[in-house]
Amino acid sequence: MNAIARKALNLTKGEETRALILKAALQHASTHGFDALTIGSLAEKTGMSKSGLFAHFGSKEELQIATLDEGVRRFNQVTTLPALSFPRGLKRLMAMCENWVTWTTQCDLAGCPMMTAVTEFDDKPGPVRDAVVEHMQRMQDSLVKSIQMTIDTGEFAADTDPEQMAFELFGVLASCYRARNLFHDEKANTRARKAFERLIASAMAISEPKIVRRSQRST
Amino acid sequence: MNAIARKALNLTKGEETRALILKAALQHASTHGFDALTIGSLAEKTGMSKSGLFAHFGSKEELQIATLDEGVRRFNQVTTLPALSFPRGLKRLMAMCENWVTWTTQCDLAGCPMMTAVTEFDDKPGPVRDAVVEHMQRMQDSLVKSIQMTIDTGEFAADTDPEQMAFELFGVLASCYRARNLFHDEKANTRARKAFERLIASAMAISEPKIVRRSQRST
DNA sequence: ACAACAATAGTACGAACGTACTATTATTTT
DNA sequence: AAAATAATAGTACGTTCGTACTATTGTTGT
Repeated sequence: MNAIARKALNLTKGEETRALILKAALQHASTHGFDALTIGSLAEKTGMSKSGLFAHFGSKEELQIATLDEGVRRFNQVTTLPALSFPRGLKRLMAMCENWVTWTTQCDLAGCPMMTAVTEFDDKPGPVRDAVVEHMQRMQDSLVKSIQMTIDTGEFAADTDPEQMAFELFGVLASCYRARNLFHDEKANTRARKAFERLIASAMAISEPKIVRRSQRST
Repeated sequence: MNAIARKALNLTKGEETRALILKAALQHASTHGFDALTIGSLAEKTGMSKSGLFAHFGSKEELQIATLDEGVRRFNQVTTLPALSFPRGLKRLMAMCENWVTWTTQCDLAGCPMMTAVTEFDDKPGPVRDAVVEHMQRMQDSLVKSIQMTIDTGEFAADTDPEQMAFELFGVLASCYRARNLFHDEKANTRARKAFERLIASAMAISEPKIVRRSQRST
């Protein structure tokens, strides 16, 4: 990118390079994990020198946190943001679920970087773990809020437990990623969608109730 | 352990040490991951020399695989095996679900080593990944079989999709572990149990159907 | 008890790691 | 255009890594 184009985006040279590094870093972390995010491998991947790259972050931990932040930014960009164009309530919630399933593919990532970070840092105290917890907490809160909205619109039954539902929705996603990445299961996305639907349907208020006819009831 | 006691267990000195190493290794891997399973840290933890410990495995990969195997062995010992004492069908399936929730605590592990291994190796080709895939496939097959049995006994509806259900059960477990390890959420186990129950209830045949009375139906 | 062998320790090696510190280019401002 | 500053490269250091290779100690079968 030349200086003119950069100026048009209000970017200094440093900021531009940083963005390029983080793009490579996110891709690397999403496949090999945040621990494998070494200065050396990343320098080679970006064609920079170790020290030149290092200067942008000052420490490996800062690099990891910056990469995580970038992952969250991208995630919100392709999942949360587009979902906001749907009316609050069921429609929006369903849009979010669908976006979750496809987001890594959209961003050309091998796995979900946040999910990786969670298992990698859940027992490793320090600033990176703190960042992971904060991000995940925020995401969960936003999800709980979306569910609460769906209760408020009357689409979900009033006695729906938003946190319990968030818990289960997250589980579906985790299972989806595992099936995709470990087993290369092509049905993973379909399975996830079906699970989301079932979960949502079971929380729906009154409409479309599960009725069992007498004829089916006795053996 | 003295030589006499060892003989009673049909163990050579080497086998005994190996078992002790693997116990420490499993604990270490369950907290810090399989990549952090370094020869040096493990030697220090067991009070052995690096080379003395190394000789038992011949390579780091072999150590990782052996540790994974040990994890699976322990897992089966405290989840699958006890569940077999229940009659095949719903009772046994429910016992397995319950054992999943508590097994890491029972074995004094911080996290689930297999779950860790899955995210750590899902994009890292090699013998360790192969071992992970094989183990997880076997576990899933056994779970699918348990669900199929519950269909065969007539406790689950005939149109239940065993693989879909296994997919969703696994998700619940993943969510449980995350809530526990990342958020230290005390309600994690309760949430998991509730999710299991809901999942199982929704697959149940005829008995305990969800009936919606007319009086509730109209607003 | 002693030979044969298994188990553990000692030492050494090249590679890669994170991160100082300094030097050299680009870029921006004056 | 020159001066000032930002960005990148170069070099070096102490650690830790996995893994050879050899030496020593402990265990076991005869």
